[in-house]
Amino acid sequence: MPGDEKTQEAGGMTDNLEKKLEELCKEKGMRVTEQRRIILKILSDSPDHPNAEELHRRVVRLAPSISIATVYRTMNTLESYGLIERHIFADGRARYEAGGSEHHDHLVNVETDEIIEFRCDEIEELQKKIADEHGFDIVGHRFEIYVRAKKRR
Amino acid sequence: MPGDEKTQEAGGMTDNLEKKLEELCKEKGMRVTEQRRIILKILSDSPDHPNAEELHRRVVRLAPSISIATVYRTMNTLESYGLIERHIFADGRARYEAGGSEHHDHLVNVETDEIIEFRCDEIEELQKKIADEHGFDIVGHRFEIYVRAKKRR
DNA sequence: ATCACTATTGCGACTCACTCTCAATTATTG
DNA sequence: CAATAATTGAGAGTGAGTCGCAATAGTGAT
Repeated sequence: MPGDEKTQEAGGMTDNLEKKLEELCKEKGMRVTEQRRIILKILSDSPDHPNAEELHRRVVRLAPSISIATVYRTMNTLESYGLIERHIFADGRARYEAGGSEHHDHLVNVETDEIIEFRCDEIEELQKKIADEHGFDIVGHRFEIYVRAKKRR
Repeated sequence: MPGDEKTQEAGGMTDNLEKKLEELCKEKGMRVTEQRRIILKILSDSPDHPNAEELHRRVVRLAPSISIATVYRTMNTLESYGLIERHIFADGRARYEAGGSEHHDHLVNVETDEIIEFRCDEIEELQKKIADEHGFDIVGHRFEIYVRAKKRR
């Protein structure tokens, strides 16, 4: 089905990110290793926000010799160049998300551990206002709402 | 200066919290130990949000034999009964705050590590709305804005 | 294709914040 | 004051993540 640009299925974002990885590496004199390519691909195919262990579990299915240390290292370098995002929710462990999507915050379902992304421009605005009123510039923020399914009645 | 109820200086909240500690202990069959009293007093006299190590440092000045394990344990039990609050900001370590003050979120000055509390009812409302729209009840939230002093120009 | 160069990897040792175990201590109740 | 059991201090243990190092493998030049 050539020319069918609308498909967003498996591997959707991947090519895009793989290209970015290559650019980044060239630019920074880093190497495009199998490990980096695979780890980034698997992360970008993950619709959830896996932690290092879970990500490693998925990576190993495809390339058994990749160590978890490499997963950690890859997340660190790629995060520092903005290719992926790291979040730390209430359980204290880092979870990762392929970059590229527009900014959003998270609902965390405490019963299922599921993460739901949301975006609220009013809140973004209010933040800016608050920081501004206190004489600050914003360098970042963290916003999570911990929730559970509404009790029907 | 008897009758001068306005003074909010050293020990302001303390008597209040010490009473709560005693009530809590009686109610739960826990003991009102020197350690608990001192740790809670020192925390409630701390205008900042010390982590366990810093809190322990302050505690030890008054009672050198109190161990850091006891600080951790005390924070855990008191938090579980709502007498204090635990926050984990970007550095990943727990920081503590004596309870009793009304709900607020935090600005974190990334340059000085200073914590500034703020409260924004609009944001609280928006949160509820967001959770509601997704079919959830809120069980908690975390909201921090990381900032730095505005660059004057 | 081969080489030289050096970034990256896998491994296991290590760190750091925090928790647990356990014998000794001490608050509480009678 | 004695009996009871919660609490403590000390140090060992835990778990996520980092680090040092020898072996491996991208990369650009030949």
